[in-house]
Amino acid sequence: MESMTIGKVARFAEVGVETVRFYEREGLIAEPPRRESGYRQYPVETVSRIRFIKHAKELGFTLKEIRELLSLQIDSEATCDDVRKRAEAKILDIEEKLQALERMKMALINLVKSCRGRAPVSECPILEAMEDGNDGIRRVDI
Amino acid sequence: MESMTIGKVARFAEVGVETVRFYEREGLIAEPPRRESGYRQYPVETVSRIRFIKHAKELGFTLKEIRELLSLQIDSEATCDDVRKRAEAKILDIEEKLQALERMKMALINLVKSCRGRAPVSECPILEAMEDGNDGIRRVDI
DNA sequence: GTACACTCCGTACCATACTACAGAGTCAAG
DNA sequence: CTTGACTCTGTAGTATGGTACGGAGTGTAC
Repeated sequence: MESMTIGKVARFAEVGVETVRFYEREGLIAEPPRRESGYRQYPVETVSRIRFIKHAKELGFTLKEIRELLSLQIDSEATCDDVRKRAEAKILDIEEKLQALERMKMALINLVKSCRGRAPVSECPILEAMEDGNDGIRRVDI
Repeated sequence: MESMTIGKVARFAEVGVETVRFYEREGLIAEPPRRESGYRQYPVETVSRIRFIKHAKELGFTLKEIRELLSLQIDSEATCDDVRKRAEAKILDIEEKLQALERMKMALINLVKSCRGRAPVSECPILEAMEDGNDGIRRVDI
């Protein structure tokens, strides 16, 4: 068995059947071959593709961005150079996200620490911790 | 000058005026004091609060989750212990996101590398790289 | 050979997170 | 003391990313 029905793909990828069709319409997964009856026949790889989409969404990527990520491959339409450039741009995006997440994590760790020490905690500690190095702007003049 | 109009807050936080009001309605920022005219008077901290909301959204947090993050503070309603527990849970969420992002970054770095070496590149390299350790499920049986 | 779960397509509906008015009042620079 | 930018409330509309039918055909296990 090399192929799966839409229902199986959906169950394994932990999404609804409608979502699979939706992703097809949106160009996130390829239109699969069909049986004579019209039933879609998916290759097993579709499951990991949909899982990837799910994860990327949880990381704040839009479907448009995910489409771009998934299209980072060399084919008749894209040269090596082109793909490399696009991949490098995505790496920068990801590094920004990583840094913001790290800051958020540190803020929470500090919060937990000060909570354990029963030290007085400021009004909104997570916010204050995030402020150091938020986006290079330190001060706001009215 | 310790306070700002809604327009200034919006400009500094790089969102629309309507968005500031929307966040107020949604309980993400406090209802500010008003002038006699009814004009809102925001403390400067509101700007970083809104910036935080923006960043957290870009990291895939929903407004509901962001509300929870911002409420991680000790006050009359929340004990130290309670806050610590919630913060620890959020740290785990964040670590999952960090790991997924790291995997995605590595996949892209490998893609760039293989592109530079002019080596043959697989159909969808980012996907393949992400598959090692996606969510503990390695194999799909049909 | 018939239940019953599954699939098809199309359309409509939903939640989230804004965004854009309308109509009226306010502020401040010249 | 006016003019133009700003603010107010309320309501309506939009984009994204699904989710849920309805009505009809298909697959398969007993």
